Amino acid sequence: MRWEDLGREPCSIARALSIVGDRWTLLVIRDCFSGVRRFEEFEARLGIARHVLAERLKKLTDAGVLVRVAYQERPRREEYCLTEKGRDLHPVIVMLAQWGDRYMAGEDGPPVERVHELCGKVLQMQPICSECGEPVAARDVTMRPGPGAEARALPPRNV
Amino acid sequence: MRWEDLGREPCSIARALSIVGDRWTLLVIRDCFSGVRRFEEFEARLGIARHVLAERLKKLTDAGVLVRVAYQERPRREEYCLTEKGRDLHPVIVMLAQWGDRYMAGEDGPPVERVHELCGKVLQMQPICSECGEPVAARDVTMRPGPGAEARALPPRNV
DNA sequence: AAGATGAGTTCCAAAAAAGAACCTGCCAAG
DNA sequence: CTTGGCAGGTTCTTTTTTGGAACTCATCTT
Repeated sequence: MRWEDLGREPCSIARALSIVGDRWTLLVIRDCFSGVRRFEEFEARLGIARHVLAERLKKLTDAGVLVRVAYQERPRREEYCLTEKGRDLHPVIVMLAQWGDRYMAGEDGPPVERVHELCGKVLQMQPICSECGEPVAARDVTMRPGPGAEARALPPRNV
Repeated sequence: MRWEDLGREPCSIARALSIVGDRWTLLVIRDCFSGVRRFEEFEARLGIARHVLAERLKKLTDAGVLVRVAYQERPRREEYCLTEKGRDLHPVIVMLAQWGDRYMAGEDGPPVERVHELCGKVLQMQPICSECGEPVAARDVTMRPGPGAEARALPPRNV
């Protein structure tokens, strides 16, 4: 399969990854959540080749994850800000960070702590079911065709 | 920066992405959560080139995300199963799926529904703070150097 | 007039992916 | 004892994508 076809798969994960699933995009979004907005700063923090960065920012802007906002005229300069669609990736980023904290940190612990300002504690984000309020374990989740399932889509199998 | 250097960055997100952050890996893991275990079935469901699949399965096995488990001797055949480390990626996958459900589904709705068997309802996974029990919004999360921060690491900035 | 700045483009070499063909160890049928 | 099949790879060639560096362009600053 070609990468471009991924967005047409009958799977929300594949469709999501068709936007954020390549080598650099989630790192760009991570930096957005850290307040990075400008081309040069993305470049400096990521160490990414400039034309790859330009292409990723364009793709994210076209996808509605980022918007370009002018911060000066003459010469016109624009910065890249997360939209609501982009901010909704926050749980994905934090879950990934927590996985990295658990499995990829050195002996001293994770290099960065996230603080939940509402309670002032170090954040441990927990996935709970909004219906029953219980923590969600992988073995309790099964899948079935949803309303947008096409006839040609194979029924997904469970774990 | 080279991709291989990513795992040494002082950032859990970068380190996590050094394992799962390329074009195919999260799709392989998605299929693991759907019960796929064998080379040929990954190939059939993903439409991935065989040598790319072989390389990804090896990388995930080396990283401890998958284990090879023999299911027959003579000829020896092995299948790939998620370890605990791999199963702990479940929240990442589901959060990504929900984002895709919200933003990438067609008019009819998402192609797949996940059901929480504990309560029998369609799963809406919600990220809550395990300290205070409140839903976590991006704007309430700030960052600061953690115990494993190295001197050379720049202090991360907040949103 | 001579830099400096921010945000890109362009060019080339090197690395990674797509697609197809080939290999291996074993079993089963003719 | 040869033929075919199967699971699970590996090899080969062509196309895409990166990495890295240099160049452009419109505007400030000195």
